[in-house]
Amino acid sequence: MSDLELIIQRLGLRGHRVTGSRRRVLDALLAAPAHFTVDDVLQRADGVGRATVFRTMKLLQDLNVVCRVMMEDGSRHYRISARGHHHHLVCRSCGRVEDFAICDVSALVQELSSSTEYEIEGHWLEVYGRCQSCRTTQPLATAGSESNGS
Amino acid sequence: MSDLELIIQRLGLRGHRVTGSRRRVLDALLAAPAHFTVDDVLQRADGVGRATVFRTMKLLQDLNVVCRVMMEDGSRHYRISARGHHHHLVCRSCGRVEDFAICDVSALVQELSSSTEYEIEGHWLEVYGRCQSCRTTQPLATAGSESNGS
DNA sequence: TCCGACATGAGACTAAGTATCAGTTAGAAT
DNA sequence: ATTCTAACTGATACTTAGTCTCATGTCGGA
Repeated sequence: MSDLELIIQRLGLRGHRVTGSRRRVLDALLAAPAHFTVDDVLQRADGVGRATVFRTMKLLQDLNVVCRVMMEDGSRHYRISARGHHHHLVCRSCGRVEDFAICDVSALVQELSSSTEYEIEGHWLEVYGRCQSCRTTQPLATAGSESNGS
Repeated sequence: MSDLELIIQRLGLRGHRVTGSRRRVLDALLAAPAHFTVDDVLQRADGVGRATVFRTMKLLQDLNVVCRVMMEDGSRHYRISARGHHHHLVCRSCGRVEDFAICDVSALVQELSSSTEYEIEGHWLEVYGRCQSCRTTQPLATAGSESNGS
C-alpha cells in the first residue's frame, strides 16, 4: 500500500472525508522535498484555498501524518512524520532536516521531576548544525547570532 | 551593582546608547514577571513605540540580557537571561518557566556527529509539564493536542 | 434523490514582526 | 557650553502567518 493510500485510509478511519482538495494537498506534500513550509504546499497545491491548506495541515498534524520542525528563528517547517517519538537535526546552512530517535532524557526527566515538583509531560528537542555537504562547499559560514546551543 | 546598572554598563561597552526609551524598556523588563511576551513589555513601557520595543528586545537578546522561551504553540516568550547554557521547563497550565542547567547531551552529540556527518553546533531543548500548584488546583486539565513529547 | 453534516474558497480580519523615513538626541569633540 | 553627527526614535505603512466567517458546494447515507 502506498503512502498516499495509507494516509487516505487513516483519514477515512477517523471519519474524515477524502475530498479533491485534500488529495491535492497530499499530492503536494508527497512531491515536496523532505521538509517544507505551509507556503510551499500552498504553491504546489494549485487551486486549493489558503484556509483549506492551513486546515488540512492541522488535520494531518493531528493524524500524525506530518510533524512540525521548529527552526531556530521560530518559523515552522513540516515534514512527513516518522513513526513515533523522534527529534530533528537541522542544517543551519541549507535547512535540511534529519530525524533521529536517540533520545535518552529519562534521567533528566527524573531529576527534574524530583527537584522541581513538576509533572513532566513532554519535551521538544531540536539539534542544529551543518551537514557535510554544506561544510565542504561553504567552509566558513557567516556567523549568525549565538543560539542557546551548548 | 544592580541588575539595571549592569545591563546599562553592558550596553555602553558595546557602543550602544542609553536612551530614555531603552531605560523604560529595561524598567518594564525588570518589573515584569519571570517570563513575558513582547506585548507585555509594550504595555508596561508606556510611551515607547512598537518598533522600538521590538528593536530593543532584539538588541537585548544579542547582548544575552534576555533569552527566548519557545512555547509549544510556537509563540515566543522571553525572560531575563540566566548565565550560560540552560534550558527551560515550562508549565503547560500556567505558563510558568523554570531554568535548568542539567544538560547532558554530549553522548547524543557524539553519536549524531558520527552517524550523520553533521557538525553539531547547538541545540534547543524545552521541557513541558505541569507545576505543583497547577496539579493541586486543577487536577484534570483539558487535554490539548498531543505534542512531540515522550 | 434528498438531506444534512462536513468541507470549501474568498476575503476580511488579527497578531507579530519589519521597513521606511523624517525628526530627535546622546554623548563625544571642540 | 556649543556644535555635530551617527545612533536612535515614533508613526505608520507594510508583510507574513494564521484564523474566522459565511455563503456555497459536495459526499455519501437513508
